[in-house]
Amino acid sequence: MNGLLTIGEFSRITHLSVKTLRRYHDSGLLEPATVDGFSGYRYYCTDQVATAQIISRFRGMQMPEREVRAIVHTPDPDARARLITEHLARLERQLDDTRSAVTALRRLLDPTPSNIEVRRVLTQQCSVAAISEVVDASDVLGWYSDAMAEIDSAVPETTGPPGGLYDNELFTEGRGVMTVYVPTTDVPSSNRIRPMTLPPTELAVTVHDGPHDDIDVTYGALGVYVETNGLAIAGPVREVYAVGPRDTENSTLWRTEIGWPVFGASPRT
Amino acid sequence: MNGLLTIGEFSRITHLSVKTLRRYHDSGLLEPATVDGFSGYRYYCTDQVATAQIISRFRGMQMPEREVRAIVHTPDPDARARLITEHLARLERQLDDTRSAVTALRRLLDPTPSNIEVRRVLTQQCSVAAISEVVDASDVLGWYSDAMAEIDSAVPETTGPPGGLYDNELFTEGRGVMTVYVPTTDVPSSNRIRPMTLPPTELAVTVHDGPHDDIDVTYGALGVYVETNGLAIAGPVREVYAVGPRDTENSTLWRTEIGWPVFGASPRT
DNA sequence: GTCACCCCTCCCCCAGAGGGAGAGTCCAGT
DNA sequence: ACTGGACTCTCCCTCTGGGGGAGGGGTGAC
Repeated sequence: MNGLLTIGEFSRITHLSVKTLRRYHDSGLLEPATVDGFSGYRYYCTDQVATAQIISRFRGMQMPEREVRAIVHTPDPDARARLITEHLARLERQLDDTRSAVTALRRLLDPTPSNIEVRRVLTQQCSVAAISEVVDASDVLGWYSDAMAEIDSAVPETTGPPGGLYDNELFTEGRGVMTVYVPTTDVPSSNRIRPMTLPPTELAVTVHDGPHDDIDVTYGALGVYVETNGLAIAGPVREVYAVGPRDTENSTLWRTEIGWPVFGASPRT
Repeated sequence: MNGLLTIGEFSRITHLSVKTLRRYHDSGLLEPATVDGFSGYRYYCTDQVATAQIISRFRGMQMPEREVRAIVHTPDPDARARLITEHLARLERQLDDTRSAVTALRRLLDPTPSNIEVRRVLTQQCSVAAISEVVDASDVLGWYSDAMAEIDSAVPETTGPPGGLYDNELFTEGRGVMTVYVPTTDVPSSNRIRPMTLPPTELAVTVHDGPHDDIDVTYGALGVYVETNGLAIAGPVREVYAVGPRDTENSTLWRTEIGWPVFGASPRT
C-alpha cells in the first residue's frame, strides 16, 4: 500500500504483461524494489514505472534486451545518448536493406531472364597487399569496408582494381576465411596487411553490372553454369571490383567480376 | 552431375547455409528435387536456384517463413502480388511504429515531468451501442478500428463521443475483453453490435492530450495516483475519445479521457 | 580398396515472447 | 480465527528462425 506495488498492479500500470515483468527480473533488466525472501513475491515501487516505460519503448523499437539493459544501467547521459543514436543508425540501415531488397525483388520477379555470359580465364600470377581473417557471414559487409579502408590508407600505389576472396565455407557454414586485397608491388609493413601472391588460377568468370543488391542472381547463374558444364570447384570465389564505390557514387555504374575457380574441362580464352 | 546438385553445391550457389536448407526442406519451404531413399541425401536441381533466391529475398525482408511458403506455393501471380503488397504494407506500418516510438522516446527522455491532474468523478448511467470481444493485446489497434468503423456506419445518431473499455487482463495477461461503444439511444440490430448500459461508476480520471504514442506515460501517472492514494481497482479502464481521429486529422489536437474505476476513499467531484 | 570429405540425424543452444500446471500466499468477509 | 477466492510463485513446454556440435554412415577420386 505504501508505494509498493504487486506485480499485477505494476503490470496494469505499465501495460507490461506479468510474464514479461518476471522475465525482465530474471534477466536483470528490471529488478523489483523488494522481493519477499519467504514467499518470493515481487514488489515494485512507483518510481519504477518510468523505467519500465523507457524499457517498453526501446523494446517496441526492436532493440535487443541486452542493449536496453546497457542503456537502463548507464547513468551517464552522454553514453546513453550514444547507445541510442547507434541503435537508430542500425534501424536506418535495416530500413535501407529492406528498400534494396524490395527493388531487388522486383528485378527477380520481372520476366527478364537476362542470360549471363560466362568466360573461362586463366589468370596471371599477381602480387597483392591483403588482409585475411575468419569472418561470420553476417559481418562480411562491415568487415570488408573496414579492411578495405585500412588497405586504402596504407597502400600508396596500386596496379589494378581491388578484389576479394570468399571461402566457400562462408556460405555453406556461415563462417569462413575472407580476404581483401589490392594489387601492388609495394606492401607496407602492418600487423594486419600482408603481402600475398595470387597463383595463376583457372576461373569461370562473369560480370555483374550495377549495385550488389541482386548479385546473388549473378552468383546463381554462374553456379548453374559451372555445374551444368560438369566443372568442379577448386577454391574460394574471387571478386574483382573493376568499377566500385571508390570510382563512382553512382552504383548503377559499378562493375564486379565474379570468378569461380574450377577445373575439369579445357579452358577457352 | 546431370543437373542434380548436392546440398553443399546448392548452398555455394544460393548462399543459403546447409543448415538453413535442411530446415527449409523440413518445413516444406523448399523441397529438394530428389531425396535418396537409402542414404537420405538431398539433391537439388538447377531450376531451384531461382526459387531459393526468391525465398532468401523475402526472408531478408523479415517475411515470416509461413508467408514465404504461401507465396512460393502460390502459382497465381495475382494472389502472389497481393500477398507481397500486404507484406510491404506491414513493413510500412512497422516503420511508422518505429518512427512514433522514436518521437515518444524523446518526450520520455526529456526532462519534462509534466504533472498530471487527476479528478475523481462519479459517471452517470449511459446507454450505448457496443461491440465487445476477447482480443489479443497485439490486435487491439486493428480490432478497434474495425469495430469502430462498423459502429460508425450502423449508428445514425450519437449523443456523445465514442469510448472503449479495456479489461485489465488485456495488460496483465496479454488477452482480454475489449469493448468499443458510442453513446446512443437508437441501437441498430446487428450480430456484433449490442445495446449496453454503462452503470454509474466511480472513476479516477485524467486527460491525455495529443497522439497516443506516449499515452502509456499518462497511464503510468494515473496508475501511480490511484496507488499512492490507496485506492483499489474496480473493473476495466475506460477511455473516452473526446477529440479523436473522427474529429481532426491533426493528432496533436486529440483529447483522450482515461478513467480508472476505483473505490476506497471519498470522491471529490 | 582406401580415405578424406561430404552428408545424415539428433540434440542442445540462443532471443523474446506465451501457455499452462501445480503449489503456495494474501487478504477480505464472515 | 477461518475460509475461499484471487493472486503469485516456479517450472516446463511451445513457437520462430537460426546456429553448434556429436556420432555415424555414404560417396567418389585416387
